[in-house]
Amino acid sequence: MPIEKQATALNGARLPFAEIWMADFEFVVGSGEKPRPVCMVAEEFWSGRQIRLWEDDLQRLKAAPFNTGPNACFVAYFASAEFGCFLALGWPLPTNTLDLFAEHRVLTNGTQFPHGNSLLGAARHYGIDTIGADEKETMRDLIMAGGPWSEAERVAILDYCASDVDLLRPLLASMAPQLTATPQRLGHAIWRGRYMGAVATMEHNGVPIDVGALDVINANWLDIQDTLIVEVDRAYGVYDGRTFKADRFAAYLAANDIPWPRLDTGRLALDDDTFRGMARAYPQVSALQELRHALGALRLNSLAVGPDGRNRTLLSPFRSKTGRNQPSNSKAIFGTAVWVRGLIKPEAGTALAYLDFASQEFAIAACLSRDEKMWRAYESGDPYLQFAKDAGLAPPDATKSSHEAVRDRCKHIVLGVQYGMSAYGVAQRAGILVAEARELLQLHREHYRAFWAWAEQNVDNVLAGATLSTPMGWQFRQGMGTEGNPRSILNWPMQSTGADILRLSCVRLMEAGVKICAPVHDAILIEAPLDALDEQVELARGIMEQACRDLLRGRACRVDAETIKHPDRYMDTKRGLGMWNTVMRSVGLPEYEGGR
DNA sequence: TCTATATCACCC
DNA sequence: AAACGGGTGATATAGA
Repeated sequence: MPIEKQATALNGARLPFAEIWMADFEFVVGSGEKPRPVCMVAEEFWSGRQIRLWEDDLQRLKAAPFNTGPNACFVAYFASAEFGCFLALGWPLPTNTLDLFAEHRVLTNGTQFPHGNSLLGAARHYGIDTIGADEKETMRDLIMAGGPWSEAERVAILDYCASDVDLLRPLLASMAPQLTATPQRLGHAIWRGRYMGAVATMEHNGVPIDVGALDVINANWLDIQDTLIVEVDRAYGVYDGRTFKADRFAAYLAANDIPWPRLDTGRLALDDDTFRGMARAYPQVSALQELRHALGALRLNSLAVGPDGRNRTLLSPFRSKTGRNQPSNSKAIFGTAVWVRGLIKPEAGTALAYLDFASQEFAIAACLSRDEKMWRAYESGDPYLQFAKDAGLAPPDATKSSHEAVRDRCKHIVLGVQYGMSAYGVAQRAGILVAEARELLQLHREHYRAFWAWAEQNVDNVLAGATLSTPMGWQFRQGMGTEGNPRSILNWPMQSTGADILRLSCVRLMEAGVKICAPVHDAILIEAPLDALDEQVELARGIMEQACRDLLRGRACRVDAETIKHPDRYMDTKRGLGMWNTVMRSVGLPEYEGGR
């Protein structure tokens, strides 16, 4: 197509692709399952050539029936859904992808607008005519019912599928000028598109689960709770079945002359911290505290596990304002309480590796702010202790064990700083006086001056209307008329750049053939045959460190690796072991021992 | 009795 | 005046 005609079709923009294929799938998906493609409509942007295929036609193809090579671009809205269908069909993923959902999120991140982030919402945002949401819902219901569909219904479903593709054309045209504003801008968009492929790959692979143990726990769930409650509540009488009653607890407190802290609303403060504190002064409530704590951690109702024993769930990429994934906490194994991860268990002949970036946000802060002293603290391997030394609170030869108390206070300061914590907040958290917290924060400011100058400049800039951007082009701008939270703004570059690093890592791991199972914000779970584990871990570690170097001016975060070999299970021995064993005891399964 | 809101717990 | 960033979700209580 001649350049001038192309420019007209794209509102003055140019896209450097010979073919642009816009596509949408309809599919059926059950909890924890891979999607089952029902139909696909694809249309080429320049020629208008359209392909409509039904389920059985799709199954017969070994690859997408259109150009997915380097001179073509695939366009979709929330492409991980389309790629989930590609993978279910065994099709290779396209080389280039523009995901208009991801781009819509970038372009509107931080600003409030009324239409939401759905395809229809984005279309309305650009003034494009759409079908009604009701009509869409009716069709979704018809599809999700799973068929069989009459001939007329098939036609209706294909028409509906085509109507979404029809929206992609004007949407692409509306967004194209911004997407192509600079070559770099388009490059970042294509990277986000590649990440949607990695997302689909992780959703496809899933996390292997010990289904036997899960079934036993689920079957005994209510019994476990009842047993725990009945035993303990005998002395209190504050439970009504499985429900803790605040008024009954108030009566108990009155009868026992215990003064209890209240919230501003006048209600009793019932959080775990308050309970712990009060249990120290009034030991008779400590059993109740332990019970409430245990019940709070007992949550694994709706883990999404497919018939093949893999935990699969929508990762919801680019959902948070820092660009992080935001999967459902109840469906995803990494969203549940830590002890539940004991259910993660590699299949026979395989192993898993949990690779995480050590103190990633601290490292990012040091690199982006060019604070050399802060970077040296990171490189020391123990930033908390090094801050103590830098600030003159510990001698140069201090160690983690020789100066545990001061290191612990400094840890709270260092972590709190990244969230914009006040002296009051740090004091609460670290259990020290506000005056001491204030002093420690001041020392942090004095010793990491470059970091503070950078961080405060960011906050000032955003409040003055500027846009923040990560190395890979994720953006944030404070919406007009909305009030910015300075702590949020302060933290944004660190968390968002962490999300960049994760995305870059996932894409390169996928493309290097590493089997990625799940992203966990600053960590990635991978799977490998037992005999290839060590090699795959080193390959992955190298890729993750390189992702840091590429985004952090040549500097790498350390990557810690923990491996789990069949028949062992995953276990967080620090945070999850106690509860895991409590549950195992109450359902009559063996407790955790040496990996099993 | 049903729904909305507040509170709390969990994750990184 | 509040006092920790980004989130999801369950549950108890208040309110219609």
